[in-house]
Amino acid sequence: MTPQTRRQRERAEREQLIITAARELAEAEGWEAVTTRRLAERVEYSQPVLYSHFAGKDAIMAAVALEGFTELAAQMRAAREHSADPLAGVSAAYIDFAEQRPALYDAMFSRSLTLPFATPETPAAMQACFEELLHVVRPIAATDDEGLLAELLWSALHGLATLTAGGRLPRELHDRRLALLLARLST
Amino acid sequence: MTPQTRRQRERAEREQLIITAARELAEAEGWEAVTTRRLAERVEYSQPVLYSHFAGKDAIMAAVALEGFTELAAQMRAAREHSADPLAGVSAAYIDFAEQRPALYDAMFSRSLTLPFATPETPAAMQACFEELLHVVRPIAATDDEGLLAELLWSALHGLATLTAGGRLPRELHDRRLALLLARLST
DNA sequence: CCGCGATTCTAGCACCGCTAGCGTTTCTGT
DNA sequence: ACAGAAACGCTAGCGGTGCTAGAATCGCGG
Repeated sequence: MTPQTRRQRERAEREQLIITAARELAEAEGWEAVTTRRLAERVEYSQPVLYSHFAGKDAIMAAVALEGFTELAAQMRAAREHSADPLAGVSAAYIDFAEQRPALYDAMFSRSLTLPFATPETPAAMQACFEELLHVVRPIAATDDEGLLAELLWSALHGLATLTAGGRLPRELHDRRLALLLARLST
Repeated sequence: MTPQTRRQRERAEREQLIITAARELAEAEGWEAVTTRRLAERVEYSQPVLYSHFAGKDAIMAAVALEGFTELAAQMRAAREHSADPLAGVSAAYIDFAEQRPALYDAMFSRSLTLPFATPETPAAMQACFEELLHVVRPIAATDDEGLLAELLWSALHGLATLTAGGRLPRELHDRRLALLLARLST
């Protein structure tokens, strides 16, 4: 173990420390409370070290968002494999994720529009999320394009999640809305 | 015409001037470019004048958003009255609005979460938007709850609009996605 | 053990939303 | 017509933001 490899490892650990701290801070107090100063204080380094790991605050949020996609993909996959009705299970898993980790969901879809979507260099975790939707939509696609239907389901789920999170839709009827969506979508 | 009424009128005009300037600036360069300094410079007053009209920047954005709801309601209503297929017409009008005025749509639904939704004191323009959805969804409601179905349509449209605006969905297939949504929803 | 390169910190830039306090202008009552 | 009062808009400044230049420190290789 040469000193260089040790330093590289420590660097990677510190980078993960920054990501985790940003995420915890955002989940606890929202993204507007995540400032570079508070973040630096939390990881017990000075501000400029953040910039030796990330190009800026946006890049930190993108890194947090990427973690979010990994977890979302895992939860969707688990739901698909353990549900009698995979479509309903995966949809509910998506909604639950958005509801239980609003700041994380926010980073993934509202903040930091720098992550590339629907291109070859789209990170694997993001592709995995979409593949779960594709899987689950296949049985109801009939003659329609699967990809299009998956995008549609995604849009509807995203709309439900964001409008509810923003207080635009009363939370009480959340389950009934989701049930109605699935009923209509699977004609 | 007493001096007071003249001053009141001038005040109202200046308030509208601020709202319009904020809107134009946001539509031209995005909300992150709308700072109180730039806004003050644009209306040719000093910063503190803004605060004699609005409680803060959020309140200015809320005022812009309210204008947006008025226009959206008008466009949806026009589409409903002049379309052979009101459901498709209103949906397309909604999507077009979001696409052609992204900053305005942003203010209405993503920024400024201070506007009250789904409560008695919800501004008339916002209620009018929802009523248009209600109207148009009625023929396809069957035994389902109309309100719920309207909320669902709204969610799907909102999801499509925001994911497309954020570069998450390729714009080319926009029309086909919308057509698929309406086909599935109206069974 | 020393010198050099990598690394980290201090200090500061330009900007943000917002506000205290003063000077000016405008209205009001005599 | 004029003095006092009140409304008004300005300058200047506060504490905060993301980000960076340059100094200082640390740790490695010879």
